[in-house]
Amino acid sequence: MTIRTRFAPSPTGFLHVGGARTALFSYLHARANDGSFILRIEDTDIERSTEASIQAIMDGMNWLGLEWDEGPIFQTDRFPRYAEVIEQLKAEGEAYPCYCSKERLEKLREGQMEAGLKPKYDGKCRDMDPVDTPAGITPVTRFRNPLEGEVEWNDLVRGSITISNDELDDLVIARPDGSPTYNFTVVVDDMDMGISHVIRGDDHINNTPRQINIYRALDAEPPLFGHVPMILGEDGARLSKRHGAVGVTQYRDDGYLPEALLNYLVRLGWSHGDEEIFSIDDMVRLFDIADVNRKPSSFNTEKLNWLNQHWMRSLPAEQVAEALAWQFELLGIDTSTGPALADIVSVQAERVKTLKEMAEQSRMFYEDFEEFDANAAKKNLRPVSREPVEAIRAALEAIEEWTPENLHQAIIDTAETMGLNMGKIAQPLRVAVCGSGVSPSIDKTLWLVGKERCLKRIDMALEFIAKREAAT
RNA sequence: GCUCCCUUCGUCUAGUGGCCAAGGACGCUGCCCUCUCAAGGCGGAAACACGAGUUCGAGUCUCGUAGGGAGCGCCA
Repeated sequence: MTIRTRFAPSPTGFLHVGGARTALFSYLHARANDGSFILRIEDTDIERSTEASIQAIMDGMNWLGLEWDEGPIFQTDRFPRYAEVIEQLKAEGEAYPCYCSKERLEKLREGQMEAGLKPKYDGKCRDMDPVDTPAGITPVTRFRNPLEGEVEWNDLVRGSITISNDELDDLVIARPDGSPTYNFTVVVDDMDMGISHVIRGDDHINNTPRQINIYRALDAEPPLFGHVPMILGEDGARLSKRHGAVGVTQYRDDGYLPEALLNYLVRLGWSHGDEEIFSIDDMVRLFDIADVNRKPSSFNTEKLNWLNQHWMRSLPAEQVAEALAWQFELLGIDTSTGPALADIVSVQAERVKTLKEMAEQSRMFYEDFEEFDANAAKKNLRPVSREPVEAIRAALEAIEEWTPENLHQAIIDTAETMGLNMGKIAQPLRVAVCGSGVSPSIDKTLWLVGKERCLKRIDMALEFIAKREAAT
């Protein structure tokens, strides 16, 4: 059997993490089984669908590297096909025109709710004699759902699910203008596209039996269904625009690597023993839809942060540097005159959680500063530090080969000569060169800042100390 | 209201009747290391929603209760 899966978003917003994970699972199931992954845009709701959303969704998938083999296929291009199938269903008596007004339906629903019943269409037009056809009303088309029996399927993630046909009613498959509705178009599309496995959010569980009945009416074999649970916000509440439902590209802008987000997302609801770290290749090799959980899970930024750091440290520095360049750009920092970005990555990756943070904390490698951080200066640029700083300045100036090794040696030697421990030299030096008390190891920092800038900043620090001495 | 689905540490999870006085990971936390911040090493606290039943034995099977979620559209 050829495995074919699809991701079928409706273009009414960006690609958020829930959708991204559904797409990922669908993608992995295809890749893990040598199948194809198809992107279909469900844009039959012309009112709400936008071009910008289509672009945003594809941007998100591209950033994550979720490549589709076919598509994007637009439902709006397939209206003639839907019309054809609707005609077929009508001709076979599997669908019928319904003239009921929305008002009548609304009343019906209210009455049923009040009586404690599940609201359902009552089938008024189901067996109407054509001679009774009311004039002047353009009807909708309803699917003739079986009255008896039940629908059962073996869900790929939930196991057997059974729903009785008397829970279902005759759903509308075409509006008065002939435009098709969701539960109908998915079936026609999945059938025509030869989709073998439908992997989607569990909010579709209740739609599945209706769709299976349509497949049967069409004499088509239904695909296999796998309903994956939803992702909740940090607080356990449903993701909504107010609760962290942001587009995945927001994570890119916030300094996350796609490898990290993907790794995080795949572990939300899926596991492989005790393993936590998965590259996309690992996922393709190990993923099995049967190992997906049934329970909804909450998004946890702390763990994403940890994974992001892991991937910043593990991926080739050159690769991470490309993503870092974007962050410097966002901050308006010109990196052309400073150290190579890959070197920044190798010294900073283990001390930050995101690339954004990395760029922010690396500003001093590229730009001079006007003043020292007040607290750091107060503590470290004191009169007592003047001599050590002067000494280290001289030692640094004498260095010809500006390498971390030589710098390290110079600091050790200076400390020893002055009978001080390393911290007494390194910390004032750090504040002098960085402007603040936090940086990578002092030798690497000096190395990256460069000799000229280091000496200039040390002079600035000595001036600062001198002023302080004069003031007392 | 009705139907369907879900329920192991704060969070993500392992667990498919005995290997579980429940393991891993993030986070939190103690100690060590240390030029700052980190990273790292070694420890620690922390969970089977509840109640019945089946069984020699239940986190694992069944039923019920509670709690949560979804659906019940001429939205997708």
